[in-house]
Amino acid sequence: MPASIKDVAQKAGVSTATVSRVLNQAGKVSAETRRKVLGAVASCHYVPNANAQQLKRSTSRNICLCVRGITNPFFAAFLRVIERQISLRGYPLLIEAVDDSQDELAVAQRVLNERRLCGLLFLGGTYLHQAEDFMRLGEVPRVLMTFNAPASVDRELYSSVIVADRDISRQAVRHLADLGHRRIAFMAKSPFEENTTGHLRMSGYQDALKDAGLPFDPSLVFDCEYRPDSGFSSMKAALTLADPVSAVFAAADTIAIGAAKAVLSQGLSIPRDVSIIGFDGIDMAEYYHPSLDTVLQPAETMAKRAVEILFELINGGANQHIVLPAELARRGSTGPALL
Amino acid sequence: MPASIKDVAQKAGVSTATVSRVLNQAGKVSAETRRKVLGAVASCHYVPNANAQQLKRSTSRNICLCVRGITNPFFAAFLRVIERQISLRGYPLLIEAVDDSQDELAVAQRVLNERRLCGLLFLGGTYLHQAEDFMRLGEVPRVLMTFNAPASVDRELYSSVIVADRDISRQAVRHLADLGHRRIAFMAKSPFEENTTGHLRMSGYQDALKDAGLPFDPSLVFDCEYRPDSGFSSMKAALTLADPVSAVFAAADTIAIGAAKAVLSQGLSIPRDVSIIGFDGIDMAEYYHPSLDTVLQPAETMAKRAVEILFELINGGANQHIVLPAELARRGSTGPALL
DNA sequence: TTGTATGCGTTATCAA
DNA sequence: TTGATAACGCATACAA
Repeated sequence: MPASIKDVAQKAGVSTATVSRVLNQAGKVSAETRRKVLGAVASCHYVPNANAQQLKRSTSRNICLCVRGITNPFFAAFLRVIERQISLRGYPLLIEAVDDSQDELAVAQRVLNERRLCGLLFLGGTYLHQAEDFMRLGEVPRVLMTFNAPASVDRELYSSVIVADRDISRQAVRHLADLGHRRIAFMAKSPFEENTTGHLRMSGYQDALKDAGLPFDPSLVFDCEYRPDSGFSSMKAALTLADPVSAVFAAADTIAIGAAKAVLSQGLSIPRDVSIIGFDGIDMAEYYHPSLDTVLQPAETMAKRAVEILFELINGGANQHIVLPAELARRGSTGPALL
Repeated sequence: MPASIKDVAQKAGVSTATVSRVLNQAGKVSAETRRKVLGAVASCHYVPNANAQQLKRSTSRNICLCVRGITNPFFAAFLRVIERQISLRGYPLLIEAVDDSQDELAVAQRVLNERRLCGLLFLGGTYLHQAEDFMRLGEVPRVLMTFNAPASVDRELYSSVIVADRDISRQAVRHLADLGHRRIAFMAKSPFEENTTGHLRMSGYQDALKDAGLPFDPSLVFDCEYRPDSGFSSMKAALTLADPVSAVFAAADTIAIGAAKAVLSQGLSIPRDVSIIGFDGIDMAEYYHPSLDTVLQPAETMAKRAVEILFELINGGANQHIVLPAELARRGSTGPALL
């Protein structure tokens, strides 16, 4: 049984109110009393019971990060930066993993009611939330990262930090088309489900095909998990088509790496036989051999910006919607199509 | 302001005690009353305030996972399995990232006092904790994964799930020596700091050198972070030594991948010019080209076993220390030394 | 400057 | 079967 404020008060020979005052640096306390209290705190190894504090306080300091796909390596950098930025500000961080079968806003609402949160961060999610879903969260500040809400939802209901997924995907695929590729595969998670990131990036892919006067062939679209094995098997299928592909745009580096392995293990060469572009910019894409071209998302900046916005909101600021620039990093995994 | 139990009681026309009884299925409640209460709960979107519950309850259901190195890709599988196994049992999981500068047991103790925990899991950590550090955690069940405590610490003070780091490292390096390699680099985090995993694996490396009659050359030991860039620069250095290495044993696949990239980007070949063995068994090692030999840790099994042990402990079981078999996965990144 | 007393939302004990 | 009420540990308004 850990020590309570009463134990400290007794040991210091003061009242619990005084102990509380010392610890919260509220009100005037004599130097002598402070010394006694701090001594007692130390000797008891006293740590305030957060449950009691938050029950009592009107304002909690809990921040919850809801992550859809916590094992996605791309999110590792976010996790690191967010954890650091939050704890730098002296707030505790609660990390909640959101399952494929769950709704991130529903998860958030449960956590919100369970522990009075002062802020919510979302990392990864779906675009299918309606205004009332957000309103149910009340006034608690919230920032969405790597996704946002449909245009129909009032922008005052949330903040967001994203990249222009559709536009940058279009640029990436245009690059492949410019190199002469005509059979370009697209790999993403749930590309045919509206309101997903995968669908958004496929729209960019379709835009670029249209720009280049290429037909959209649904059999070149592969529904993948964000894992190498999934990219691997999709690529194997893409290579054995009657009219095989000469290039791939993968909506995640994890998928791109699996696809690259499929190419290389068939004895084919990158980029001579197949060109590959990934998405995200995880370490492993750069250290792959050959290094993989990718759509570089500024993960650190996104995470940092999101936390900044969250604290501005906590301090009464207004909602913001940031679109950060993503960049097509050329590293040598794309080349001209063979004639 | 979310609804409280009082609001529910009022709406249902009963007392708060009755509401509590219905929700906790404790004591007898008439079907009619139950119906009314549940209706009121639903219409208020009532969720019990966890702070109040845990303040009042003698026994909390909170489990905390303390992770040293949360961005380590090897831990992703652990995170996924643990999250799932815990929530399957209806317990909430608190994830706490432990910084390089922090002590995991100190972090655990703070969290323990803040929120009454019923169990602690540790993923990644240092071997330098003393008995009193564990005793300070009181009776709360705890399970260490991928590390444990020095032999001097009473085994009744904790449970652990590990692989035989030293022994399997010895086998890996023996494999390289058997292939005729005489200049074998070793890369790990903090290899020269006692009580670290890196040091333990270096001991296995040294054992194997001794077995093979090879000298231990400290200039072949590289202190790395668990990141590809770190393996990359270490390997560059290793290749430019007066008497360069022909093989590497890296204590993490992330390091091995960086090392492999350094080899390949110099125009050298794996395994013809340099042999590489990694450690962990992350996806990316398998999907690298060439696929990298590695010491395969059974991450899913380790995580599952750890959670099982934790719940056995919660239900009054005794501490256990599991050493699971690790396996040297041969995939083609090692070959005979050139003459 | 310090202490007393109250209540946060919940569970559990005791009466009714 | 139900309701009134006392605690859990803490912060704070108010009194001293």
